Amino acid sequence: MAATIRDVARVAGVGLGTVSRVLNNSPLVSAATRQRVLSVIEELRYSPSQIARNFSLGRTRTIAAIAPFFTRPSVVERLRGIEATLASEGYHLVVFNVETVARRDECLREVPRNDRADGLLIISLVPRPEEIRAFSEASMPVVLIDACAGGLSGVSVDDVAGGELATTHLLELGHRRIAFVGDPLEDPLTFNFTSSYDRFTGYQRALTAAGLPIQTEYHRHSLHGRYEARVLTHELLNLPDPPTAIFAASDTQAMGVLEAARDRDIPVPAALSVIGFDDIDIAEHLGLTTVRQPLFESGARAVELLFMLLSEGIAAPPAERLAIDLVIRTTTAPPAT
Amino acid sequence: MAATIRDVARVAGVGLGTVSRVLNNSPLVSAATRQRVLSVIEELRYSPSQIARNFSLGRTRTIAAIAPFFTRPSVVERLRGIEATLASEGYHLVVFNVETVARRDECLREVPRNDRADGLLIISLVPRPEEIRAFSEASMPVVLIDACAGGLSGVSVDDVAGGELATTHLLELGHRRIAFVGDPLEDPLTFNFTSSYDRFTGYQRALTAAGLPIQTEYHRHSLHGRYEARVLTHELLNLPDPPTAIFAASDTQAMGVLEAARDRDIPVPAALSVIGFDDIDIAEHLGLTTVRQPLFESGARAVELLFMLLSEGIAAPPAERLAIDLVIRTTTAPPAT
DNA sequence: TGCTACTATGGAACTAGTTCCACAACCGCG
DNA sequence: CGCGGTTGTGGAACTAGTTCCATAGTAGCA
Repeated sequence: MAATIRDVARVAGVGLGTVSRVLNNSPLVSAATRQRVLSVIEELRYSPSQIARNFSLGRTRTIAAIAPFFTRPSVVERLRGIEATLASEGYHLVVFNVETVARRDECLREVPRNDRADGLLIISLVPRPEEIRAFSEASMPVVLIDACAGGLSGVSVDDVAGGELATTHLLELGHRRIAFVGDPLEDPLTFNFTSSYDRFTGYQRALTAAGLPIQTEYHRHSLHGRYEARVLTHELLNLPDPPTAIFAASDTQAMGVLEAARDRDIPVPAALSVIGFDDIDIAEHLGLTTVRQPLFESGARAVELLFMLLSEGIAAPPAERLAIDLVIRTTTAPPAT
Repeated sequence: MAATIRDVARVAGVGLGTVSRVLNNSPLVSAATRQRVLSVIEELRYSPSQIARNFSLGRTRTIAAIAPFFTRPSVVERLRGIEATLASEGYHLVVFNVETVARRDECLREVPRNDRADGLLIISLVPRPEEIRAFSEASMPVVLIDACAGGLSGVSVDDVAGGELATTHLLELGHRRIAFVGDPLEDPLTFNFTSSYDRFTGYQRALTAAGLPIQTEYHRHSLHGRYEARVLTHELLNLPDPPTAIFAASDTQAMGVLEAARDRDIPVPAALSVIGFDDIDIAEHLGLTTVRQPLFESGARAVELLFMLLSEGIAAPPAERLAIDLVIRTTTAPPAT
């Protein structure tokens, strides 16, 4: 078996507490004693048990992150921001990937309850009121990313403004028949995604502000994914009066829109403008016009907020908004005359 | 403070062991006692401390994964396979992202030593002999993914055969001036990636088998990335006798090749064929011809091997090879006549 | 009825750290 | 020289589970 702190104490001829003090760099050890203890540690190849340490301290230096579909490029980029910031503080990251509603519920119920993490980050999921109550009962600090709920700290962007920004760009180019492709509106009780919904709201606001009617046949919603967006786009292009521009609620969905246009040999942007949301890595390769949101930073900043919550002294930082901006590339242009 | 197992025992008027037995579904508890204990657990809202449990059992039900650049689509897909399989067994996943050599060394040194994980998965990194020795000294079970080293268990594909497969496809289409774009060859002491090197070996073998000379001006190596591959491709296309086909060591690099072709208005595949490796998600969107390797499965299978190692009874499963296959899409065609 | 065997139960010991209290040694100062 | 304060040290108690041994109770059987 591995050596313990007691073995070190015995061999070095000192007390338990002294070894512990050496390990924790307490100044209350004489140089001679410290040296002796260190050499015994070396001799016995002693390495302190992290698990016993965690148990004794009641802290784990670990943060849990619950992420839906962590293969989505936007989620991965947020996780990278999280990991980088945690690692720089010597914290570990436990990832829970959520791809079904059952697992969403399981994670939100179990993760805060077991004390294996000092804090919790939740990406793109909105906890229900009873879940929020359970967080505070278990006194588990929580920070939301890309979501907002019941007074919890969070980092997000103004998706409504983002939707307006995208739609206004299309309007300013001269488009009047502008369609929207996004996630389903009607599952507030399952995953509780909200960003697609908010972007849709912004889209509608921009149209209304421009004095255009809201035409429901231009609104298509389906599960998130390239393939689904492609199907929806074919529906739109089959309309008697097809749109000249499409706002997709995410870059992934915008890729599906581009695929549908390609299926029909419709040139982009000459005959169809396409704008996405997120500015994921491949958006640049595709030349996709999009609304950029700071994904890496959202993860990094959320960790900072969580550390504030962990250091107790500091009051719960409120929900923060990060800046978004329009990135114009080559998939948007004025409509064909 | 939260209730402990002792509180439950006291309130229920039973012994410590009995509560523990109820929690662990031991059959050695009478139905009446079990019922009483369960109701007290409910009453006190008792939830066992995982951290104390881990400490007592000496196991954490956690697996650590060290992944270089975990934002790379191929790595993410492997991680997804890992997470899915771990979650189905109730295990947790701690992710360590490696983006510098210093962090690589730190992770390989520290992660096995601290006993916060029951096992370790290492993606695309080849541990050095002394690191392998440290694993066995710390008796930390390790499974490699996309790598192979010193008798460690692992899951990989035959990258040499993959390189041959890709190159042979180009040869069969009639190409004779075939270039290679990949990672640097000469950093065996830094990250110790090997797959790009092996694919390059396969490429050379296929050329030799076809009786073609190995022309070093057609071999370009640089750091992994779209942008770097784009720069290398411009170098290739500037040659007096530019290649008619390019084999990129990964799909990400193939994207850079495509960008360079687009920069120069060179039509793909009419004037330049491009083949990648991995078959990441967007390869389909891009219509990229590529060599598919089972990424998700590599993660899932590695977890299975790790579980075998953990169950002690089973001998170390040897390094396994997964199947690869050629996916022909629209970036390869016979050369222009 | 008495012996055996098995079930159900209680609780001490154990896991490997940290923390804190008690105490000794030593120093400086009045 | 004595006293208060500081420094260095030892080790019991604590964290919250699991495990295992001892033992009481009881059923089965000769």
